[in-house]
Amino acid sequence: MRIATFNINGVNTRLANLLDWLGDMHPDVACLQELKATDNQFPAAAIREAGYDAVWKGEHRWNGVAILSRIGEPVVTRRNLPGERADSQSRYLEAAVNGVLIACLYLPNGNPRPGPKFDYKLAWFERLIAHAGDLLKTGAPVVLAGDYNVVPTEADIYNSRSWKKDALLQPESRAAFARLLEQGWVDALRESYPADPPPWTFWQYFRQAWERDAGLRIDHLLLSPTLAERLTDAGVDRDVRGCERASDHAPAWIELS
DNA sequence: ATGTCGAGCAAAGCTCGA
Repeated sequence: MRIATFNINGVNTRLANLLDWLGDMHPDVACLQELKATDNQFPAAAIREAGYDAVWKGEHRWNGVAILSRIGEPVVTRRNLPGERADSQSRYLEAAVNGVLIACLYLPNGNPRPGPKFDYKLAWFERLIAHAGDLLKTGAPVVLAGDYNVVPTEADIYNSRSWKKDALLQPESRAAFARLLEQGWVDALRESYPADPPPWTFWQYFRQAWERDAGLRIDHLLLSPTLAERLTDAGVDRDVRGCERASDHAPAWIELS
Protein backbone atom coordinates (compact mmCIF):
# COMPACT_ATOMS: atom_id res chain seq x y z
CA MET A 1 0.00 0.00 0.00
CA ARG A 2 1.56 3.25 -1.16
CA ILE A 3 0.55 6.50 0.52
CA ALA A 4 1.77 9.82 -0.84
CA THR A 5 1.55 13.46 0.16
CA PHE A 6 1.78 16.25 -2.39
CA ASN A 7 1.39 20.00 -1.98
CA ILE A 8 -0.12 20.59 -5.41
CA ASN A 9 -0.20 24.42 -5.14
CA GLY A 10 -3.45 24.86 -7.02
CA VAL A 11 -5.31 21.67 -7.94
CA ASN A 12 -6.87 23.21 -11.06
CA THR A 13 -3.82 25.19 -12.13
CA ARG A 14 -1.80 21.98 -11.98
CA LEU A 15 -4.44 19.40 -12.81
CA ALA A 16 -2.40 18.07 -15.77
CA ASN A 17 0.64 17.65 -13.50
CA LEU A 18 -1.49 15.83 -10.92
CA LEU A 19 -3.05 13.48 -13.48
CA ASP A 20 0.33 12.74 -15.06
CA TRP A 21 1.78 11.87 -11.67
CA LEU A 22 -1.17 9.69 -10.65
CA GLY A 23 -0.92 7.88 -13.99
CA ASP A 24 2.84 7.36 -13.69
CA MET A 25 3.16 6.44 -10.02
CA HIS A 26 -0.40 5.29 -9.20
CA PRO A 27 -0.17 5.78 -5.45
CA ASP A 28 -2.95 3.94 -3.62
CA VAL A 29 -3.66 6.99 -1.50
CA ALA A 30 -2.70 10.60 -2.20
CA CYS A 31 -3.00 13.42 0.31
CA LEU A 32 -3.13 16.82 -1.40
CA GLN A 33 -2.57 20.25 0.09
CA GLU A 34 -3.01 23.80 -1.18
CA LEU A 35 -5.95 23.02 -3.42
CA LYS A 36 -6.67 26.74 -3.80
CA ALA A 37 -10.19 25.77 -4.82
CA THR A 38 -13.64 25.91 -3.30
CA ASP A 39 -15.57 22.67 -2.77
CA ASN A 40 -17.42 23.31 -6.03
CA GLN A 41 -14.22 23.96 -7.98
CA PHE A 42 -12.57 20.67 -6.94
CA PRO A 43 -11.97 18.61 -10.14
CA ALA A 44 -13.75 15.51 -8.84
CA ALA A 45 -14.76 14.24 -12.28
CA ALA A 46 -11.23 14.28 -13.72
CA ILE A 47 -9.88 12.60 -10.60
CA ARG A 48 -12.57 9.93 -10.73
CA GLU A 49 -11.75 9.42 -14.40
CA ALA A 50 -8.17 8.73 -13.30
CA GLY A 51 -9.47 5.96 -11.04
CA TYR A 52 -9.60 7.73 -7.69
CA ASP A 53 -12.33 8.30 -5.16
CA ALA A 54 -11.80 11.52 -3.24
CA VAL A 55 -12.86 13.50 -0.22
CA TRP A 56 -11.91 17.15 0.06
CA LYS A 57 -12.22 20.32 2.06
CA GLY A 58 -11.90 23.42 -0.09
CA GLU A 59 -11.62 27.10 0.61
CA HIS A 60 -11.87 30.30 -1.39
CA ARG A 61 -8.45 31.16 -2.87
CA TRP A 62 -6.13 29.57 -0.28
CA ASN A 63 -5.41 26.32 1.53
CA GLY A 64 -7.64 23.30 0.94
CA VAL A 65 -6.88 19.60 1.47
CA ALA A 66 -8.00 16.34 -0.14
CA ILE A 67 -7.53 12.58 0.24
CA LEU A 68 -7.60 10.46 -2.93
CA SER A 69 -7.83 6.68 -2.97
CA ARG A 70 -7.91 4.01 -5.64
CA ILE A 71 -8.39 1.18 -3.11
CA GLY A 72 -11.79 2.10 -1.75
CA GLU A 73 -13.64 5.22 -0.80
CA PRO A 74 -12.06 7.22 2.04
CA VAL A 75 -14.34 7.27 5.07
CA VAL A 76 -14.06 10.73 6.63
CA THR A 77 -13.48 10.74 10.38
CA ARG A 78 -12.68 14.45 10.90
CA ARG A 79 -12.83 17.68 8.93
CA ASN A 80 -10.97 19.91 11.39
CA LEU A 81 -8.81 19.63 14.48
CA PRO A 82 -10.44 19.64 17.91
CA GLY A 83 -10.49 23.22 19.15
CA GLU A 84 -10.73 24.75 15.67
CA ARG A 85 -13.64 26.93 14.71
CA ALA A 86 -15.93 25.38 12.12
CA ASP A 87 -15.24 28.22 9.68
CA SER A 88 -11.47 28.06 10.13
CA GLN A 89 -8.95 27.66 7.32
CA SER A 90 -9.15 24.35 5.43
CA ARG A 91 -6.01 22.63 6.65
CA TYR A 92 -7.01 19.27 8.09
CA LEU A 93 -8.89 16.26 6.77
CA GLU A 94 -8.84 12.76 8.21
CA ALA A 95 -10.20 9.55 6.72
CA ALA A 96 -9.93 5.79 7.04
CA VAL A 97 -8.76 3.92 3.94
CA ASN A 98 -8.30 0.17 3.85
CA GLY A 99 -7.72 -0.11 7.60
CA VAL A 100 -5.32 2.84 7.91
CA LEU A 101 -6.29 6.16 9.43
CA ILE A 102 -4.93 8.92 7.24
CA ALA A 103 -4.57 12.52 8.37
CA CYS A 104 -3.93 15.02 5.59
CA LEU A 105 -2.63 18.27 7.00
CA TYR A 106 -1.40 21.63 5.81
CA LEU A 107 0.32 23.40 8.64
CA PRO A 108 0.35 27.21 8.42
CA ASN A 109 3.44 28.74 6.82
CA GLY A 110 3.79 31.33 9.58
CA ASN A 111 5.51 34.13 7.65
CA PRO A 112 6.00 36.97 8.20
CA ARG A 113 7.43 36.49 11.63
CA PRO A 114 6.95 37.75 14.26
CA GLY A 115 3.27 38.48 13.93
CA PRO A 116 -0.22 37.00 13.95
CA LYS A 117 0.59 34.47 11.22
CA PHE A 118 3.43 32.97 13.22
CA ASP A 119 1.25 32.92 16.34
CA TYR A 120 -1.43 31.12 14.33
CA LYS A 121 1.13 28.57 13.13
CA LEU A 122 2.21 27.73 16.67
CA ALA A 123 -1.38 27.60 17.97
CA TRP A 124 -2.36 25.29 15.10
CA PHE A 125 0.66 23.11 15.90
CA GLU A 126 -0.51 22.79 19.51
CA ARG A 127 -3.94 21.62 18.39
CA LEU A 128 -2.27 19.08 16.07
CA ILE A 129 -0.01 17.77 18.86
CA ALA A 130 -2.97 17.37 21.21
CA HIS A 131 -5.01 15.47 18.64
CA ALA A 132 -2.05 13.37 17.50
CA GLY A 133 -1.56 12.27 21.11
CA ASP A 134 -5.17 11.16 21.27
CA LEU A 135 -4.80 9.24 18.01
CA LEU A 136 -1.74 7.41 19.34
CA LYS A 137 -3.60 6.36 22.46
CA THR A 138 -6.17 4.54 20.34
CA GLY A 139 -3.44 2.20 19.10
CA ALA A 140 -4.82 2.50 15.57
CA PRO A 141 -2.51 2.44 12.54
CA VAL A 142 -2.19 6.14 11.70
CA VAL A 143 -0.21 8.24 9.24
CA LEU A 144 0.02 12.01 9.63
CA ALA A 145 0.86 13.16 6.11
CA GLY A 146 1.27 16.63 4.75
CA ASP A 147 3.07 19.91 4.34
CA TYR A 148 4.27 20.74 7.86
CA ASN A 149 6.03 23.96 6.83
CA VAL A 150 8.82 22.96 9.21
CA VAL A 151 12.46 22.19 8.40
CA PRO A 152 13.03 19.80 11.34
CA THR A 153 16.82 20.12 11.63
CA GLU A 154 19.78 21.86 10.00
CA ALA A 155 20.28 18.71 7.90
CA ASP A 156 16.88 19.22 6.29
CA ILE A 157 17.87 22.24 4.20
CA TYR A 158 20.53 22.86 1.56
CA ASN A 159 21.88 25.87 3.44
CA SER A 160 20.09 27.79 6.14
CA ARG A 161 22.05 31.04 5.78
CA SER A 162 19.36 32.96 3.89
CA TRP A 163 16.52 31.33 5.87
CA LYS A 164 17.50 32.26 9.42
CA LYS A 165 14.51 34.55 9.93
CA ASP A 166 12.00 32.32 8.15
CA ALA A 167 9.13 30.78 10.11
CA LEU A 168 10.01 27.31 8.72
CA LEU A 169 13.29 27.19 10.66
CA GLN A 170 12.47 28.93 13.93
CA PRO A 171 13.36 27.19 17.20
CA GLU A 172 9.67 27.30 18.21
CA SER A 173 8.63 25.55 14.98
CA ARG A 174 11.33 22.91 15.35
CA ALA A 175 10.58 22.36 19.03
CA ALA A 176 6.92 21.75 18.23
CA PHE A 177 7.84 19.21 15.55
CA ALA A 178 10.26 17.51 17.95
CA ARG A 179 7.55 17.30 20.62
CA LEU A 180 5.24 15.67 18.10
CA LEU A 181 7.90 13.06 17.28
CA GLU A 182 8.56 12.44 20.96
CA GLN A 183 5.00 11.17 21.33
CA GLY A 184 6.21 8.11 19.42
CA TRP A 185 5.73 8.95 15.74
CA VAL A 186 8.25 7.73 13.18
CA ASP A 187 9.42 10.18 10.50
CA ALA A 188 9.23 7.73 7.58
CA LEU A 189 11.45 9.62 5.12
CA ARG A 190 14.20 10.09 7.68
CA GLU A 191 13.89 6.46 8.76
CA SER A 192 14.44 5.36 5.17
CA TYR A 193 17.18 7.93 4.44
CA PRO A 194 19.29 8.25 7.61
CA ALA A 195 22.34 9.61 5.75
CA ASP A 196 22.68 13.34 5.05
CA PRO A 197 21.32 14.94 3.08
CA PRO A 198 17.82 13.49 3.20
CA PRO A 199 15.67 13.88 0.08
CA TRP A 200 14.27 17.37 -0.38
CA THR A 201 10.54 17.86 -0.96
CA PHE A 202 10.38 21.59 -1.72
CA TRP A 203 12.34 23.98 -3.93
CA GLN A 204 11.14 27.58 -3.91
CA TYR A 205 10.46 29.38 -7.17
CA PHE A 206 13.01 32.10 -6.41
CA ARG A 207 16.66 32.22 -7.39
CA GLN A 208 16.79 29.04 -9.48
CA ALA A 209 16.34 26.88 -6.41
CA TRP A 210 15.36 23.81 -8.45
CA GLU A 211 18.22 24.21 -10.92
CA ARG A 212 20.68 24.50 -8.02
CA ASP A 213 18.96 21.68 -6.07
CA ALA A 214 18.58 24.18 -3.21
CA GLY A 215 15.86 22.19 -1.47
CA LEU A 216 14.15 21.79 1.86
CA ARG A 217 12.48 18.81 3.54
CA ILE A 218 9.16 20.11 4.82
CA ASP A 219 6.64 17.47 3.66
CA HIS A 220 6.50 14.61 6.12
CA LEU A 221 4.76 11.28 6.73
CA LEU A 222 4.69 10.40 10.42
CA LEU A 223 3.76 6.84 11.31
CA SER A 224 2.25 5.45 14.49
CA PRO A 225 4.39 2.65 16.00
CA THR A 226 2.20 -0.20 14.73
CA LEU A 227 2.22 1.27 11.24
CA ALA A 228 5.98 1.93 11.32
CA GLU A 229 6.55 -1.84 11.57
CA ARG A 230 4.96 -2.15 8.14
CA LEU A 231 7.20 0.46 6.46
CA THR A 232 9.10 -1.17 3.58
CA ASP A 233 10.12 1.82 1.46
CA ALA A 234 9.83 5.58 1.11
CA GLY A 235 10.84 8.22 -1.37
CA VAL A 236 10.27 11.51 -3.13
CA ASP A 237 9.13 11.76 -6.74
CA ARG A 238 11.66 14.48 -7.55
CA ASP A 239 11.07 14.51 -11.30
CA VAL A 240 7.62 15.98 -10.76
CA ARG A 241 9.27 19.22 -9.64
CA GLY A 242 11.07 19.57 -12.97
CA CYS A 243 7.94 19.43 -15.12
CA GLU A 244 6.36 22.39 -16.90
CA ARG A 245 4.27 24.58 -14.58
CA ALA A 246 5.25 22.39 -11.64
CA SER A 247 4.24 22.90 -8.04
CA ASP A 248 7.11 24.08 -5.85
CA HIS A 249 6.77 20.78 -3.93
CA ALA A 250 7.39 17.19 -5.04
CA PRO A 251 5.32 14.22 -3.81
CA ALA A 252 6.71 12.21 -0.89
CA TRP A 253 5.52 8.65 -0.34
CA ILE A 254 5.74 5.53 1.80
CA GLU A 255 5.20 1.87 0.99
CA LEU A 256 3.54 -0.31 3.63
CA SER A 257 3.42 -4.09 3.72
C1' DA B 1 17.21 42.51 0.76
C1' DT B 2 16.10 40.18 -2.99
C1' DG B 3 13.36 36.92 -5.92
C1' DT B 4 8.92 33.71 -8.71
C1' DC B 5 4.48 32.31 -9.50
C1' DG B 6 -0.55 32.49 -9.97
C1' DA B 7 -5.19 34.14 -8.78
C1' DG B 8 -8.59 37.61 -7.53
C1' DC B 9 -10.43 41.80 -8.44
C1' DA B 10 -12.04 44.18 -12.12
C1' DA B 11 -10.77 45.83 -16.37
C1' DA B 12 -4.48 46.86 -15.82
C1' DG B 13 -1.79 46.55 -12.72
C1' DC B 14 -1.75 45.91 -7.80
C1' DT B 15 -2.15 42.82 -3.84
C1' DC B 16 -1.79 38.67 -1.44
C1' DG B 17 0.17 34.26 0.05
C1' DA B 18 3.68 31.18 -0.26
